[in-house]
Amino acid sequence: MNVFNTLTRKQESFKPISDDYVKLYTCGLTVYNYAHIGNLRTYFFEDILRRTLEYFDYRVRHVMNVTDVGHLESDADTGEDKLVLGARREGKTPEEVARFYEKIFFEDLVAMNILQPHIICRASEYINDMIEFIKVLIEKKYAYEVEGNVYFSIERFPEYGRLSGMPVDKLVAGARIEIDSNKRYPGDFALWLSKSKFPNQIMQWESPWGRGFPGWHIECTVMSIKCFGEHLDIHCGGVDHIAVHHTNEIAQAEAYLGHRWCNYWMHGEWLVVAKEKMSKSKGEFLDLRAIAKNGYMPMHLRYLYLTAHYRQQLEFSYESLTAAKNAFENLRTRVLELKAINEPVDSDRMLKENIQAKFWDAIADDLNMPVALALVWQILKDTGLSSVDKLDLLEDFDRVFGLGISQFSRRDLPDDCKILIRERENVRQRKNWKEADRIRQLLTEKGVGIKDTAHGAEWYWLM
RNA sequence: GGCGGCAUAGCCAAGUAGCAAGGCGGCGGUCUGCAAAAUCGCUAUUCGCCGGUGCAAAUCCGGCUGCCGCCUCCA
Repeated sequence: MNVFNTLTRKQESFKPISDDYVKLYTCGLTVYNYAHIGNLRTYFFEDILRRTLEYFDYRVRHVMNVTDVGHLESDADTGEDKLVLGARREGKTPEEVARFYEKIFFEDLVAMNILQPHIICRASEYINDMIEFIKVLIEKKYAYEVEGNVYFSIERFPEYGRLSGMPVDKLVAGARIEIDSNKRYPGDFALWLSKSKFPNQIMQWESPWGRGFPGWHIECTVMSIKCFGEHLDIHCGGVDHIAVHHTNEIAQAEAYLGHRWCNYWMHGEWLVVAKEKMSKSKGEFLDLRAIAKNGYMPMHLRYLYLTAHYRQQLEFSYESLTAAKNAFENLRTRVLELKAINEPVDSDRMLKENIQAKFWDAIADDLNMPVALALVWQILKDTGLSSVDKLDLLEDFDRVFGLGISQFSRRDLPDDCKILIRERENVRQRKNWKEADRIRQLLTEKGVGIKDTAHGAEWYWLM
């Protein structure tokens, strides 16, 4: 399979380091609030990646971090700690806040049918490893201490900026952030902070440089190396991580290890609302609870995400979500029909293999889900395939889509509805249309739709 | 200032050199007591604009316009 590697800006054939399993590390959430649907799009992309790898018989070990130590609002030691902010807002300790949102986060992933990582690393549980890591960087002269703060020296790492493609000397120092006078070079970034401008920081740990807290890029690097060793196959995150977070991670890790670290870097594009990236601070806070209130299921969102390529911005609106919802519900209906048929009809063997091959090509082409999804509708429309073969293909594809096609099932009709339908049949026989319409209305209110056919009334769930 | 992305029908969105996928919506037919559902058909002679290179361009090159992102925390 081919994947687009941010490092080379090209599609490359994927080759894992080891035959045993693929080492996949994905950046998780900072658990100070609910995950919004933009966050979820990235986790969806990583899920599609993992499912595709597994579909092609790779064994995958998936590690995700949870950031539960305070990230300040900026890398310049300005702004307030998000977790502390959340805690104050809710009258809880930072730890309570972190645990609460972490729990909801993983519940949201389940609702979206996103596979759980095999290993979940909490940053707060790796503080000692981070300290040891920083010590090595200081020994190797890649880092220096000033007044209790430790910084990484990007001048010592000539390849700095390889991922982002941004020339170091062209970065506008202090363009948007205040210059930290402790830094030798404005582009240096913090590994450990003891002398923060926020002395009341609640979450603090002892370190050789003073009581404080780790910098903002060290956690993923340390936990990844801790979990996977000196090499990593794939590291994922949102596009926002390219320029700073992942760039800094590469610098730290390769300085520490003394060699290349991760082979493939993959990044998911934004979900945009009204031509703007999703943000936790602007407009309506769109998360799973908000869309549920408006009548949409997590699977409707998953379907929407499937309709666009992961490296393309996706335009979110309730109009586009409604389109996805309708398409998903139509798909469910069609699959239910297929499941009900079960007639042995001749099937076009070649046709089936042909469609199967197209699916392989699509997902192997840098996870082209829109093309793969179009095949679903082609299958449903096709007249040369038996229902058995159609279901067979759809369920096979769903190992990657994760729409739950094999679980689609028809809920039974409650007895009172059965009686109503029988009654309606009776009054219809007598052409009492008024009464028949009244009963149909009753059934509608119970969520049951009716279609009158030549061989009697059929019912279906209205949703 | 530096780096990068995007512009395809009413909406979402594939395609990146050889007659413009798919979904949603809309319109029309069939069916129906009426409906609904289902089903069939239709729904971009054209891909922001202007040039260029090709037998051939939405796809490559140049220019222009518009929108967006990153260089602070962020998926």
